[in-house]
Formats: sequence, structure tokens, C-alpha cells
Amino acid sequence: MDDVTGTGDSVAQAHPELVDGADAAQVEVSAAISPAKKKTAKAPSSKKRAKKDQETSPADAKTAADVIDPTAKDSTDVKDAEKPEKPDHNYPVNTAMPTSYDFLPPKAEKSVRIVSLNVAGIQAARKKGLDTYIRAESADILCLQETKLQAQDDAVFADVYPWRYWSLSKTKKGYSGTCVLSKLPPLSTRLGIPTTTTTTPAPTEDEDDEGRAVTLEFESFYLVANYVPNAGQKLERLAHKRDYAGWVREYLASLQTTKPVIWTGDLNVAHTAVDLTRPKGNTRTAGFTVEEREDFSTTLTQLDLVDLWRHLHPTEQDYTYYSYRFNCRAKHLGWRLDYFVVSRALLDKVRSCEIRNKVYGCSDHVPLALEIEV
Amino acid sequence: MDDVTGTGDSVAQAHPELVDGADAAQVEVSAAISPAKKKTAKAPSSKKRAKKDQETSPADAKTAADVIDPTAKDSTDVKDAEKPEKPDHNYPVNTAMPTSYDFLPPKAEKSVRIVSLNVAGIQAARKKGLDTYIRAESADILCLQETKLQAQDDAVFADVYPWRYWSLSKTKKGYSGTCVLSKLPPLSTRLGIPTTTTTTPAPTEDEDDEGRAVTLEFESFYLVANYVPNAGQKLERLAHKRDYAGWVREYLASLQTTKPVIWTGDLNVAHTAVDLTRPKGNTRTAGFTVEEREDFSTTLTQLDLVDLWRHLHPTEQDYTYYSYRFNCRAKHLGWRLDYFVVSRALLDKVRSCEIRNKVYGCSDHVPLALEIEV
DNA sequence: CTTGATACG
DNA sequence: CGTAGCAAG
Repeated sequence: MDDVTGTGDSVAQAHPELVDGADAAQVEVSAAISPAKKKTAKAPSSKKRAKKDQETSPADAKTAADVIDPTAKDSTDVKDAEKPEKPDHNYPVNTAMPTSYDFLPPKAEKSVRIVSLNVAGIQAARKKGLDTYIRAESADILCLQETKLQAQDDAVFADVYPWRYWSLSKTKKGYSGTCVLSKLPPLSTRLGIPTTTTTTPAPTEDEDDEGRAVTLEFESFYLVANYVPNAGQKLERLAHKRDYAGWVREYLASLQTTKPVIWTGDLNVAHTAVDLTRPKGNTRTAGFTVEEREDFSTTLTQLDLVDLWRHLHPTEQDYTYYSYRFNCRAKHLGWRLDYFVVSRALLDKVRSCEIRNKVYGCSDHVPLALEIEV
Repeated sequence: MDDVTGTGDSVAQAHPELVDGADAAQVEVSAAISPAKKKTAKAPSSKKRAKKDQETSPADAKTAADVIDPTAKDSTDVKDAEKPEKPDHNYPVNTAMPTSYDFLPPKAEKSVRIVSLNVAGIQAARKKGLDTYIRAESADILCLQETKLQAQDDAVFADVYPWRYWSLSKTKKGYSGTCVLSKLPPLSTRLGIPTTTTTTPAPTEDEDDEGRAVTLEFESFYLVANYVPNAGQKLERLAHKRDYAGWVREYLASLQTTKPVIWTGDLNVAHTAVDLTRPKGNTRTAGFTVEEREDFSTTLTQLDLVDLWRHLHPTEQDYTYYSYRFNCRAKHLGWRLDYFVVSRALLDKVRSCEIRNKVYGCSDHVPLALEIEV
């Protein structure tokens, strides 16, 4: 995410109507771009919905910071933003990594566990306990985004993952970066997203300048681990992001002609209003613009792909990202930006898809785990 | 200081002869540029001296890091550098600020207490306890160097210091910066050092682009608070520093035609071999080059100024700076870079000049306190 | 090692 | 708020 508060506060300040008034445009948009499978993305119960709206209403806001951007200088309300609130939910709000990982479910027989996590800088994440989690999780395949490494660190988990693939930013140092670590040998691999899959002849230029994609081919599926570009605080990269969405769509389509695909990673979009705590006021915030949501919808629809976590948890309000700013984790102000998106053909094989919502503290994201039959 | 280890280790690595062999050149230089008052800068007792040399000898070094630059990658000796050593001295080696300031002496009657401290970034220093010290010290005049502020923060200690003067770097943001806070109203003030005092007519351009000097005129003296440029890791700024030394010399001379001067601050030079723990191997290290030492000597000699702390503590081995690198504080590997240099006419009025050697932890320097009759 | 500015999120 | 790389010390 960019400078998004997770609350839409900065936007709310600029456009109070987005918070104050009935956000008609927003409502329409949500309806217009609801996911392919209506059922999987239906709005939460009216009771819950009402409660959420209440939270977002300035008049009823528990803290002034709920509607005022705390970055505004000399705001006496900034302090209030730090006040502990009694949570109105049962989701974990820890900000340090767990000390024990007993809660991790045992891996089912004959299944492959694939985990995706945006580490927001692997060096820092490791200092804050990433390794302990990784070893406890014992995933078969690990997809990490935003490693922010200049060069691949091939010693990372080499003892458990014999196959390691790093995509690094060629331009900006310490920026972006994706890696996939695997216990299983891939049939083939590729770094980056081809930008011109439609052209003939062959020489396709990969969109891998920024280290955003690693593809591993396995017997029964392609795994595309992806870190989709952020649209930018002022949406200055929205156009590029839309191009990127097109390249990814074409690429996934081409792969899918061969076998099913698993598209995972930080896809940098909250698909519908239920995928972030504060949809109101964030309609022009990177990650929740109509453009980004529509592009995502288009990919799902055209390729008949399934947003797996939402498919399995149609009405749940859980997130994979909590901004470091404004105590968003403690307030459970989150976004669901990380996905396993799979070819419908794979649905039968899926055992589970879970947000590891206790595993916060090494990054501003939490891991997402898929278990699938082999 | 620059990248100086305080040990001369990096230099030693490049020029092992400086450590291994008898450093004849070094010895000659030391003799040649001993301070004006021979007595005040004589070498320590032979016993102590021998012990120090032993420390510096690679064969007898207690830790490999004593002679090997720990920044060299994959050095297995790096860890050894962290081993706690039994100190062979009674100087404080704390790395966090004191919790109590009971040890600060009460201020004498009819005296002015002036304190100089390189804060190495006033924002960070305040977070680490600067304020508590400042209030406990209760100096009449406070001279801070390396504030690293972009703009003056006029709220800083405004409750106790009605007169506040900030010299800021005009070029590089967050670089250098000097300020003087006073309980006493100055007769006149000036920011920067004039660069062309010898020329006529008037328009002297001040050397204040980098926020390195604040002068306050009082009834009985000029106070020049100064942060002298660092010569740079590769001595790339040595030439500029020598120019600067000339400007300061001329400026102090001009002031002294009117009344005595107190020149204080981080003068960024260890004058003689007794002014740093490891003179050997540091003869081409910024802060201890023959050029910097000679320039300093010249200023003292030509203007008949006295290095007050050394004058009052002729044989003491105490320092005002301990590099953050290589655990220099814990190992008491220091440099004396901060001074009160005063016109000889003021000597009679001086009550004390003390290094606040316990006050380490908010900066890599410790404060230096002068008490003088008014 | 540590600070502060910068870019980015 | 937090990460990483930078320049500087």
C-alpha cells in the first residue's frame, strides 16, 4: 500500500462528502464490479454492515482520528488516535510476532501447502521473527513479496528449500522484489511477466524490471507469485498499473491454455467493499479505485478464476494488510490485498485457504496459506 | 568525526607499518607541534605509556579487532570486538545516559557556566535524554554543535534560555548546524565566520553556509561557538578545513583586539598524541593529521590562546568523543575534539573546565563545561 | 554504528 | 509508521 491510512482518513479530509454523505457512486460501483460469483462476494449481513457504517460516521466516530488525518500538523486529535479501543471483533490485533506457533494447523496428507507473504523488507522482517514463523509454517512453497533486496540472498532458508527463485528490481535498489522458495522441484520457471504475449514472433520483453513475478510450473498447475505495482499516493502510477494488469491477464490466459494456474501474492487491490474496513472515503485511494477493482474483476471473469479466500469465506471480514500508520493493526483497520486466485478447475482440490491473522509483527501484511491436493 | 574508528584500525590495515614498526615520523611530528606551553601537553608517565603501546601492538592485542578493521566482510574477528574487556582505567564507559545527575557540581558563586556539546543530531539526542541533562546542568550558556536541523526549533529550551541563536546549513539539509542558548543577554551576536577579514572595504562574506559558528559578545569576552569542518574520510576536505582554520584565526584575532575570546565547540582536531587513545596509526586520519594539528597550534601560538582543559589537566587522558563504531565508548577508545580555547588574559578568571565524561548516551560526544568568573 | 533526508509504501 | 539506501560523521 501507499500512504493509505487504511481508514481513508486523508481522503476523507479532502473529500468529506465521501464520509459524510451516502456514497452513492461507491454503492453503484460496488454493485457493478462485484465478483463473478455473486455469492462469494455478497455484502455482509445488514446488521454488521450498519455497525461498520456507524464506525465510519464522523458523528459517531470513537476517535477524532477516525475522520481526521493524523498527519495534519498540530492536530490535538493525534493523541486520541492512540487511545486503546475496546475491540468490537474477535480478530487478533497483536503488533509483535507470536511467541508460539502451536495454532498453525497440521498439514493434511497428500497436500501441498503454499504460503504467500509480503515481507515489506526481508531483512527487517527476519530481525522481527520471520524465520521462526517460516520454520513453524513449514510450507512446501513459500512466496515472498517486497523482499527489498538488492541482490538475492541465496542462503535464506536454503536448508529447507532446495529450489529458490529471486526476481529483483533491476532499476531501483532495495525496491520491490519477489521470491519463491520451494521444497518441490518445478518443471520450469520464469522471472517477470511477459509484456507482449500477443505479438509474434517470439521475443517477448518481460516486465521484470522491478522484480515483481516468479512463475513455477508444476505437474498440475502453474504458480505465479506476484507483487502487483502500487498505484501511488496520487495515483500517479495507476495507468502503469492498468497496463500491468493487462500483461498479467494475457500471461495467465496463455498459461491456462496449458494447465490450471494459481496466481498469488500481494495483488495490491481490495476487490470489493467487504475487503477493507473503511470502503467509504477510499474510492480514490490506491488499491480501491474503481479502475483497479474493475481490472481485477475483468481478469477473474475473463479467465474464470476464483478469489479463493473469499470463495471459502463469503462473508468474513478479515484482512491481510494493516498500515503501519495510525495504529491500524491495533484498530483492525485493514485491507485484503493478498490472494490466491485459482483456475476454477482447481477448486475441487483445494483443502483450505486461510489468513494467518495472528502472524503480524514482522511486516505490515500477514501470511495467506493455501492447502491443495496433489 | 568521520569514519575514524578511534583505534586507527582501518588505517592500520592499509598501513601496517604505522602500527607494527616504531612510528618515527609520528614521534617527530608530535614533538614538533607540541602545544605552546610544553608542560601542558607532555606525554603521560612512561608506565602508562608502555601499557598503551602494548594495547596497540598487534601481537599483544586482546582482540583481533584491535588491529583489524571490523568492517572487512566475513571477518570472524568481528564478534571478538564485542567481547567485554576488563577496563584498565577508571573512566566511565556507560553507553546510555545517566539516570541521575547528582554528580554535577554545584555552580560557584559569581560564575558563569558555559557548556559545549556536539549533539550529533539534536532530535535523536533529545529522544535519548538530552533534555534531562540540559536541565540538570543548568548552564548559563549552552553551545550545541551538529544540531542537524533544517530549520531552527525555537521552542527548544525556550523556557530557560531567553536568548537563542541558530546557525543552520544553507546548503545541505540536516547537516551541521550550531546553536547557542543563553540566559544572559549578549551585547551583540553574529552567525558564521567572516572569510575575508583582512580585506578592505567592509563587505566580508561570512563562512556560514554550513551553520558552523555563532558568536556572542558579552561585557568581558567574545564567545565563539564553533563546529569546525571534518577533513573527511579520505581527507578530501582537508584543504577546505585549512582555509577555514585561517578564517577562524583571523576572525579570533580581530575579536581579540577588542576583548578576550572564548573559542569553544567541536574543533574537530585532537591536538597532540595524548588527546586520543590511539595516536599511532591515526596520523593520516581526519582530526589527527599533522596539517590539522599544526593549524591548531598556529592559532594558539599566534593569538596566545590556551587550550583550557589541557592547561588544567596536563597529564590526564580523557576524551570528549567516542566513535559509535566498534564499541569505542565501552573500550574507552576516544578523542579529545571539544575545547574551550581562551585568551590568556582570561586564565585568572577560570574556575574550572571539566569533561562531563559520564554524560554519554545521547551523542557520540560528551559535554565540556567551563566555569568562569564574571 | 548512528543521524537525518529521500523514495516508496 | 516503517523499510531501504544514501551521504556524512
